[in-house]
Amino acid sequence: MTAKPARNRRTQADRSGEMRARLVEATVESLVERGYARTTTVEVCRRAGVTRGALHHHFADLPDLLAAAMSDTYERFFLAPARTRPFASLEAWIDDAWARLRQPAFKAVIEVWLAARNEPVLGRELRPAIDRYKLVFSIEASARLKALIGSSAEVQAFYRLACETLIGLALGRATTPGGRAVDHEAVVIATLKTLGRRITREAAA
Amino acid sequence: MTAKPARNRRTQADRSGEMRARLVEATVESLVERGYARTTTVEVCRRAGVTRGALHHHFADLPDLLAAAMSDTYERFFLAPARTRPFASLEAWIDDAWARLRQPAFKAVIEVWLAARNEPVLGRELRPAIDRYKLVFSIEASARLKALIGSSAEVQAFYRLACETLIGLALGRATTPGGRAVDHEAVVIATLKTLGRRITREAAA
DNA sequence: CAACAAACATACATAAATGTATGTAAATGA
DNA sequence: TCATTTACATACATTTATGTATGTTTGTTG
Repeated sequence: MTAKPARNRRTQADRSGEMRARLVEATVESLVERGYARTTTVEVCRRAGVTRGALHHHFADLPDLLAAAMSDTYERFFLAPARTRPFASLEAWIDDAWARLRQPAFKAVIEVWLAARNEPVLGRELRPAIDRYKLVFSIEASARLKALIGSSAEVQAFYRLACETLIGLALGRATTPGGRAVDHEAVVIATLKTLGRRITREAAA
Repeated sequence: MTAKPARNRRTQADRSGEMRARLVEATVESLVERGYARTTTVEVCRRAGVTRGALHHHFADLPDLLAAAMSDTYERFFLAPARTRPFASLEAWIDDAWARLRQPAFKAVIEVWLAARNEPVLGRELRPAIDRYKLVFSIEASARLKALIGSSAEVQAFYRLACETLIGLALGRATTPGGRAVDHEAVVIATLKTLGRRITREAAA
C-alpha cells in the first residue's frame, strides 16, 4: 500500500487539479496580456511551463480550455465574493460591483465574450459558461439584488443603467495600454453613486 | 493624349481610390462579422474579390490596413454626421450619439481598440487613429458639445457617465450573436434621457 | 508613341498553430 | 507487487497566414 506518502508524492486528483489550475491561470493571464487572437495553446503551455501534451490531456481543445478559464474567473471573481451579507445601499453595490469589474481579469471575460460572438464554433461551446456569467447582473438570480432593488421600476432601471456604465468603464480599462484607469473614471463612479442615492431617496418617498 | 476616355477607362487615381475603398470596406465587414483574430489579409482579399498582391500594393501590412479602416469608419460614422447644427438638448445628444454607437460598424472599432491594446506593434501604428477617435467624446474638441454642456460640472460629469453607458450598451450589442440589441437596452436609453433632462433642469436653476 | 511608372496578379519560401499518434513515468487497486 | 490506468511528454503531418519576389497589364508623360 501507499503506507508512507513520500515527501513529493501527490495523488492523481491533486496532480490533475493543480495542472488544470495552472493551465486556466495561464490562459486568463494570456487573455489579459495578449488578447484572444494571440492566446494559443503553445502560448498557454509556455506560460504554464508544461507541454502541449499535458494541455491536450486535460482539455479537448482551446474552446474547452477557454470555457474552463471563463468559469473559473466567473467563480473566483464574481460568484464567490457575492455570498456575503446583503447590500446596504445602491452605493454599496456600486462599490462592490466596480471592485470586481475593474479587475484585470475582467478583460479576459470581455475577450471571451467577443470571441464567442465572432466564432460560432466557440460560441456554441461557450454559451453555457457565458449564460452563467450573465447571471452576475441578473436581479432575479440574486437575493441580495432583489432585496436591494425591491419593486421600484425606477431603481431597477437605474440598476440596468449602472451595469452598462460599469461595463463601459471596464472596456475602457481593457483597451487602455497598461490596463490603467481611463481618464474620467473617478468622476463617472462618483456621479453614478450620487444618482444612486437620489434614486433611492425618491423611491422611498 | 487621352482624347476620348473609353467607356471603361478609369484614371489611376480612380482605380487606387476605389480599390482602397473596397479593401477598407471588406476589412470593416470582416471585423464586424469575424472579429480581429480571424480578420486576415486573405479573408479581406476574398471579400473584396482581389488578390493579396493588390492589398500589398496599397497597404504595407495589416496594421496599416486596420489603421485605414479605423480612420474611415471614424470619418464616415462619427465625424461626418457631426458637422451639422448644435444639439438642442442632452436628450438630442443621446439620440445622436446612440444612433452612431449602435451601428454594427462600431464593433469594428471595439475590435481595433482591443487589438491595439493587445499587440504593441499594432498599437504603435494605430495610436494616431485611436487618438483621433477619442476626440469623438472630447468636449473640448467639439463646439457643439461645449455649447451643450456649458460650464456646469454636473452636466459635464453626467456627460462622461453617459458616454460610458452608451459604450457599455455598444459592447453588449457587439457581443450579442447577431449584433442584436441587448435585453434592457431600451430601458437604459430611456433612463439616461430622463436623468439627462433632470440634470439639465437643475443646472439651469 | 515610346518609355516609364503605377496597379494588380502569381508564385514560392517561411513560420506558426493545430491535431494526432505514440512513447514514458507515475499512481492506483486487486 | 504487478497489471492497469492516468498523467504527461515527444514527434510528425497538415493547414494557414505572412513576406517577398517577380511577372503582366494599364495608365501617364515627354
